Amino acid sequence: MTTQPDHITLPDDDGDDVGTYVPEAAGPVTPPSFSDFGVHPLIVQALADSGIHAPFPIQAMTLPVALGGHDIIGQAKTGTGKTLGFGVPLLHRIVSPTDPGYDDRPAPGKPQALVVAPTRELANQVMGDIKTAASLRGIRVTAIYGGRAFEPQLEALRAGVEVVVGTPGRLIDLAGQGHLDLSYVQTVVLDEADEMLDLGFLPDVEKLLAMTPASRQTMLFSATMPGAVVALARRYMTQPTHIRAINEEGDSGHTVAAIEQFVYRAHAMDKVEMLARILQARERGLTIVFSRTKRTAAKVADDLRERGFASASLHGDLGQGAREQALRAFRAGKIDILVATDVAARGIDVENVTHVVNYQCPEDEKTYLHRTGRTGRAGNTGVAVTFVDWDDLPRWGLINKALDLGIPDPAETYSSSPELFSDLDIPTTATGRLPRSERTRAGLDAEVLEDLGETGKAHRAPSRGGNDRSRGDRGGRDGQRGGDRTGGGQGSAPAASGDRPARSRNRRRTRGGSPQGS
DNA sequence: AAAAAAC
Repeated sequence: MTTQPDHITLPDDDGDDVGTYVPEAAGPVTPPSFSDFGVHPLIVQALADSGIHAPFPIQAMTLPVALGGHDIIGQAKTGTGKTLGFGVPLLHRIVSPTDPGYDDRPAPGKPQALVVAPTRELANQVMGDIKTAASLRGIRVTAIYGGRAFEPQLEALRAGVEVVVGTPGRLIDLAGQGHLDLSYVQTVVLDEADEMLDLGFLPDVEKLLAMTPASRQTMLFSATMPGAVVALARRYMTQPTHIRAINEEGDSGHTVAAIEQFVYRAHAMDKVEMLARILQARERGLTIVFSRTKRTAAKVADDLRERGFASASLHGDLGQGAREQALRAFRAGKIDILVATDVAARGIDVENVTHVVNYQCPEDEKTYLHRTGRTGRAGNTGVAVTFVDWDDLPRWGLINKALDLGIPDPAETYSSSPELFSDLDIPTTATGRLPRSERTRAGLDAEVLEDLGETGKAHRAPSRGGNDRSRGDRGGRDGQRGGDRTGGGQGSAPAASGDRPARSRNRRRTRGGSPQGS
């Protein structure tokens, strides 16, 4: 495997970042297995049983620090294994009481690790991932979140659990009622930490943290970690080590290179038709369509069903049962289109999501990264298409600038002046029709790109830095489980994308050569 | 301004 961490930022005695640690200069940082970090054999075995053999960069970088009991602010791009980055250490610390940092209070059945997530579905997913790694050691993992009956959750707590994963409201509720004892918690994780420390969540998160021992280990993880959040986070942490798993040089550090990104200038009334055409892509697997409002999500799902697509919506106006049913059907491939609000923007990991469509432009660059990051995970490639309508122009301008996508100002791309498109590798003509030789790209069928008229100009973000070596030959859930994709796309691994003809792109990777999949 | 998150 060619993936390797590029640098780790180490703290000085005050916990401040002091510089960059370059792995090549100090020997290998990515050993061949979890065992090399001293991870408990039964955890290693459970991981191996699910096809996970070698740690991803964020995991390799995090493990030694986390097992030492230190606080961590961990940042790695979408789909690169953050969940096990905290899941493995928190489990190891539960089963290995002699490790440094363990406070040696035997409290079987009392929660010793608490993971907090911003949505119920994510809490559920993370619970499952940790449970898999914990299975052979009999560590009990449970999810605590709202929208569901109290009784089963209370029953699980009564029976005894060592790891609790949940959303803030229900956790506080049950803790306040004395059903959830957080006084033995030794590890607290804020997943999607920048979101959890945002205004809407911060008061609840503070309450939860206050219920845990001050001596706890605190770990924050997210793909996006603004400096202001890091500064704020230090108030709740003890000399945190800031760990960033960044792609190799040449990468702008923002978007995932494996996600091919397109932007369409779209008139609101044309969006459904444009979407329908994109959904006819020949090599499309599962697709998530994002909207900014619950109403639009429901409406678009309806429109698509009317047109014969197997779609369902996922948003906060649905009952929890319906939400989970929609996600379950999507995971199982019973429907291949999920139309969601930003409830599904963060963390949700579904195999074989080949396309993400921003039916409504995301609010900011963080949301753009998280939404588009539902595809292109774990070494696979993906396609992200964003519709930008008149109202979105300023919004998109900010995203484009913040992420350095290199896409011309949307106000300019709206112009039909051909010079403005000369640098783009998708040629546009007066009619917006593409020449025959250029019709298939981004996994979109030729028909999809035809006849889109003024709104049909696709503007592809140039690849950053032309270095794709960091795309690991791995696949599967949380980036590491083996398994096949459906829907073809057996192509060769993309080479440096900056100098490749466009038509050779967009092939999903083959699955061979995985260091973890055999 | 929207969405999320407890009852």
